[in-house]
Amino acid sequence: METIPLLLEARLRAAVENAAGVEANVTPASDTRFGDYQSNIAMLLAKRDKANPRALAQQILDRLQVSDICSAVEIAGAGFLNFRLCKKWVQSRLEDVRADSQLGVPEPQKPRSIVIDFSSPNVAKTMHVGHIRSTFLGDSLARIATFVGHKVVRDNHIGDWGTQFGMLLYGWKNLLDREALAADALAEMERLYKTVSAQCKETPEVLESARNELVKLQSGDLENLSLWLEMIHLSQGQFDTIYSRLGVRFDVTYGESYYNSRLKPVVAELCSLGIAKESDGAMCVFSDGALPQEQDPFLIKDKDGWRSNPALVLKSDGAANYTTTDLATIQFRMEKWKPDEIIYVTDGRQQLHFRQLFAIYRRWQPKQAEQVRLAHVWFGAILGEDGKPFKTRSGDTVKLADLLDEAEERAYTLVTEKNPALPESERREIARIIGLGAVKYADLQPNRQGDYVFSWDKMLSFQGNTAPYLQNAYVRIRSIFRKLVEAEIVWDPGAPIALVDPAEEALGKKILQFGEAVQQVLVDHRPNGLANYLYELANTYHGFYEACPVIKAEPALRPSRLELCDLTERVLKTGLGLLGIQVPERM
RNA sequence: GCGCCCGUAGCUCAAUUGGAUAGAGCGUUGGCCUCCGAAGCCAAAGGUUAUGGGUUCGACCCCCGUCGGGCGCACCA
Repeated sequence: METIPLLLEARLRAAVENAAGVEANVTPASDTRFGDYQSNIAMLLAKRDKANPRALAQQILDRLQVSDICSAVEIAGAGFLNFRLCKKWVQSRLEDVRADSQLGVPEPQKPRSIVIDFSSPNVAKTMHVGHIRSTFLGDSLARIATFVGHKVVRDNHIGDWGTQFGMLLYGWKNLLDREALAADALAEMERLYKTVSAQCKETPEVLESARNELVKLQSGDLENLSLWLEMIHLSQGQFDTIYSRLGVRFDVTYGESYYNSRLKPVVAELCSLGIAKESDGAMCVFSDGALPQEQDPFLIKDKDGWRSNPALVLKSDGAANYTTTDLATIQFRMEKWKPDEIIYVTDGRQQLHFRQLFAIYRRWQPKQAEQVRLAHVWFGAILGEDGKPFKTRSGDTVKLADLLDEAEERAYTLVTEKNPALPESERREIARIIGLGAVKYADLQPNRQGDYVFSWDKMLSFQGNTAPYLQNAYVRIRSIFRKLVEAEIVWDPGAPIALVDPAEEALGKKILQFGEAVQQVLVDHRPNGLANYLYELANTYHGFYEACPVIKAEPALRPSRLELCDLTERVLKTGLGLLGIQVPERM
């Protein structure tokens, strides 16, 4: 489209700002009794100027120019401005959205470059439930940012370096079961790690040997390097399999080891700049006193007052740690992509680490730091129904592959129950889409901060605010279009949209909110806003479906209703796609 | 001890970031299929938003205190 249409909310906001002369706020109405949108600007101004809010509202109203969009604007309550949309405008706006491949999401004025660091599994370890939140959140944010028009780099910062490799190398050389490795490489490597880890606690000689293996690896020993590479290779195979199942992809997979050559220079620079200092044999970053004590990540309050809470950039054994790696990683990303934003998707336990990391970077590279938004997008834990971390009955961590298997199997049983006539292969495919969708949606629908309880029954009950409910709305629409052919009704796309029934009007207005819902996700990094919007859309559609027959509608009403169905279908499919969730044609 | 996060209906979660009568689903009760898929829709019941204060036209949201839960506090990431 040649002109960039402003979003509805933004247009109303601009009109209000124009009339009020200050920055204003317009939001969807909390209740349809109050109209469609509302602004509380008069009350805010009244507070600032100690004036009468209703009088101010009247002044704003007198200068407000929204007659093209609104049929009525009223002053209500303590001084709200309530907007009621003009039906004609909604209709023509829907026709614009229909012609827009972005479904009303405008191009950004300035596309941004965003690096998203998510998933980040460890080499030689099986992927488990602990990885799903980072993976789904990161993937969804990446999809949405891309859709909105930003340039996105998806970086899988895998854990391919660190002390665990000493133990793994020792185990590989002394305890490796070749057959087991061939059968299930990850399980065997995990067994090696667990065995050696236990032995290290019992036997000092084993601990010493493991340390030696690590030193040899770090100093470039060829044998250890080649074993290490083999472990990465084997792990990458597993990652690829899982990601392919999940429908998640990455642009780059620079592991931690990729930054090895940068670590020493980073530490040296921090030292020469006086940012890092020696303490107890380690190189540490202490507070520089620039921030108020309560906000300083390098200070901690004690019963005796404030004391240091430094971040280590070099351990006393001379090895770097993850703070160092992360600093080097920011440096590399700034050089390579000059991003406007770097998003880290990890669990909430790492909040202090990232506060320190970002603070060090700002001190180290003040100019560059001003050009990039560093965001730690954190999330809570997944709990079992007992309120404790989600585990199997035997107390083991739930493997991601097993979780997906079970989701598909449960979905298959339900699909077969509901629709036994469908061919086996189609039922399998439907079960895959529904099972995976249910897991993803259960993860993305709650507010990411805070824990949530994992429940198969609730997730796959297929009722309420679940993926299958949304998928079902889509399936019902598809069914109408299939029936259309049987009924020998020709759908001629592009008919004028006429909102006659209240259910049609409600659906039309809900469709117009898609753009805002998508954009908001990038403001607070919370895809659950989109999830909740899609639920409302599906719910509104179901209401429309009950109230307004399509195929059996009077011929005069049908074309517009078909347009509404088609638009809803596209928004649902696109919106779910932004959450990484597919839709089936039947279910 | 200190810090971060959480506490909303019996259960699982929302609440447009300070807006109007706090909303859904599950479960409970009662309706709607000779009618496009009932995996749906409509309705009822269920709340002192853990608790006590404060800020203001207005508070689940902001501030202070208390209680309960989770996590984190220099050589793991």
